[in-house]
Amino acid sequence: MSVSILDVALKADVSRMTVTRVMRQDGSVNAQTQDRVMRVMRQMGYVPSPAARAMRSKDKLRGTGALCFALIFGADTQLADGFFCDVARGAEQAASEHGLCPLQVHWQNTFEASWPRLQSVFSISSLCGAVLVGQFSGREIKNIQQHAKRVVVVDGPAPENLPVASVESDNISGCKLAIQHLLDRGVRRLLILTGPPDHYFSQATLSAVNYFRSHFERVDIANTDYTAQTAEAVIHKVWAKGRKYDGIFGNDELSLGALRALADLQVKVPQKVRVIGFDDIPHAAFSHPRLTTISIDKKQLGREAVLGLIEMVRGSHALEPVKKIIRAKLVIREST
Amino acid sequence: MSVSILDVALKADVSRMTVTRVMRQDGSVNAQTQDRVMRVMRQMGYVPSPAARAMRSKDKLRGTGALCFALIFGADTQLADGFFCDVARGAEQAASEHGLCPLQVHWQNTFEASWPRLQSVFSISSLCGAVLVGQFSGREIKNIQQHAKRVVVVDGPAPENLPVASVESDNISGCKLAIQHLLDRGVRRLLILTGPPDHYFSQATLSAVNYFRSHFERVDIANTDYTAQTAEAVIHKVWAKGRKYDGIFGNDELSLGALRALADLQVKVPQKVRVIGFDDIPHAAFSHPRLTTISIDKKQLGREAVLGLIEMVRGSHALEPVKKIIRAKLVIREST
DNA sequence: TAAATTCCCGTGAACGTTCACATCAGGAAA
DNA sequence: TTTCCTGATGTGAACGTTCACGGGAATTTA
Repeated sequence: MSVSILDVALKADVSRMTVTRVMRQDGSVNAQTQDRVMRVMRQMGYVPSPAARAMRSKDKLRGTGALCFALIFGADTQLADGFFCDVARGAEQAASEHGLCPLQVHWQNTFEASWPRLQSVFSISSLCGAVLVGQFSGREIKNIQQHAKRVVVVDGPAPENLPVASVESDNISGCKLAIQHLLDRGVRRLLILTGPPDHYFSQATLSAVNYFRSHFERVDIANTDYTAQTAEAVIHKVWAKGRKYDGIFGNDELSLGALRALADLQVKVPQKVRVIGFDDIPHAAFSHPRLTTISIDKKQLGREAVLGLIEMVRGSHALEPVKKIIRAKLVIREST
Repeated sequence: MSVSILDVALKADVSRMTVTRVMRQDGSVNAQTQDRVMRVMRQMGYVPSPAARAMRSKDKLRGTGALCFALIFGADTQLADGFFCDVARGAEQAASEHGLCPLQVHWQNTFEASWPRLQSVFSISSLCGAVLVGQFSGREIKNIQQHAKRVVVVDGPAPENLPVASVESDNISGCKLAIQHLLDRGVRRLLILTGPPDHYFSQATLSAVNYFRSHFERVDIANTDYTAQTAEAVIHKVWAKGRKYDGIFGNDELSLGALRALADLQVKVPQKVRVIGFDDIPHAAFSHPRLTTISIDKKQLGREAVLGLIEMVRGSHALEPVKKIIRAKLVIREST
């Protein structure tokens, strides 16, 4: 059926090992032989069997460079909102520059629902590692780690007792930046739009808020499911109640929903209410008014994660989990 | 190091084959033995080696039920714009309902740049098929088909001489719907925002336009790279030239950019210019004004593709390429 | 009671590689 | 000449499975 290394060897009148060495390109083969073998390989359409290769060479991971890792998205990642798309893009780009190949897998709602699918991916081949995007529990990470030895967490909390590397955006500083900016603009009655209470970004937001709490007349928190729709509804409800705020802070998706609601309510932004987002997703630049926001280099986030993974593969320092921080910066547009 | 099937067999006092059979769950093993082996497997933390498995069992693709296929995104897919995210979601959902597992791979700019990465994925295991999202050339499809026997094309042109199934949105009808709607609203000077000239959606747009051309005073076409940014620039440029239109049609991403530019130019939408999009991406509902658009059920697109693939796997009718069409419908909001 | 059937289970071989080691020619150093 | 090295290639074994058999005990059928 398919042509094996032995077929090539026979036809090229050398041993299997020589063919292997030719593929390895380490210059230990006579140039003339090299050429001949190469020609035969091409002519016969030889394709190395990754399975056999994986089995024998275990962790050496050179060979074809067919080095795959899983890019696993957490249940909290609303891929459609643009943030995680960019993270994925960054990761893919970095991976492809280094000859790695990412396999994307998306978490379903629960661990139980997702695990079988992950198992499938794991069972397909021994991956060289996994990049976890978003929030995962210690248990989840531990389970994943059993199959993909090397694990990097991006944009989510990395349990301290586990040997995982992590890349985080500097959420707390970023939130502080946002709130400070609102403060500078004279905001005193602040509405915070946040995600579910147990979400790590919600918590980052809260701790930033607490830092400034005393400067505000009032600060209210509204939990959402991170959709623009919910944010829109929240604003309508809150305004109907007669609560008036002069500043709103939430991630871009939520802020965009808020902006839309405020337009319906004929509330002038930024004159009456100032709105600031977080993430700097692509659409934030095209809203009306354009959204002031905290910009995170999402591609960098993905890129650094993959780079971290590669480091772990290259060197064998599995014991020294690195933590990288991506800085956040303020982008002033029209909504403040 | 790692525990093999033999270790389990020894400890459970059975043969390797029995362990294999236990994993296969085909009821050919005595219940008592089954339990014992299971217990030992768990206790020893046995994980089957996918490599060895892949090598030996080649194409039988039962075993764990780890049935994977590749979800390949074309170079034309701006994942970040929300359209293809939803397609992916739909595909994933359908896949997971049927015990399949999608591996996402994203095309780089060129075939040459992407091929090695695809090779990696293919080489990792024999996939049961591939879903191609977006526009691929015949050559590309043919190459892919060599590795993933079953191929379904979604939202892109399916070469007629190739045995591929396809799922398309009804682009031409959809575009006609949009243009008819503009016509109904009294538009007579139309600006079309479209993608690259050789893109299949651009072409669908054009053929719809031609159908109605005689009804308009003027119709101009502007090619873009499908980014809101470019659309924004185009509008500014066109308006600066003094060309005035009373209707604009392009996909949502482009329309959103146009909307933003018109706001800058203080052109009232829909009073002065009516804007209609295509796709109904999530953000289209939150723009100001909210974007009237042609809605495509993107999840359905992905779902049908996977369903088609499953059909091809179940039945063996590789010779009867099915073509499904997803209907488009008009969603009237505020921009017209 | 013999023969046939059914239910379980085991054995050896093979899959396509790579690893560790062996071989072997030819030239340099002693 | 002998010894030692170096560069180029070959050999047998092993990796962890699964497949195609084969076989024995228990049960049914003739």
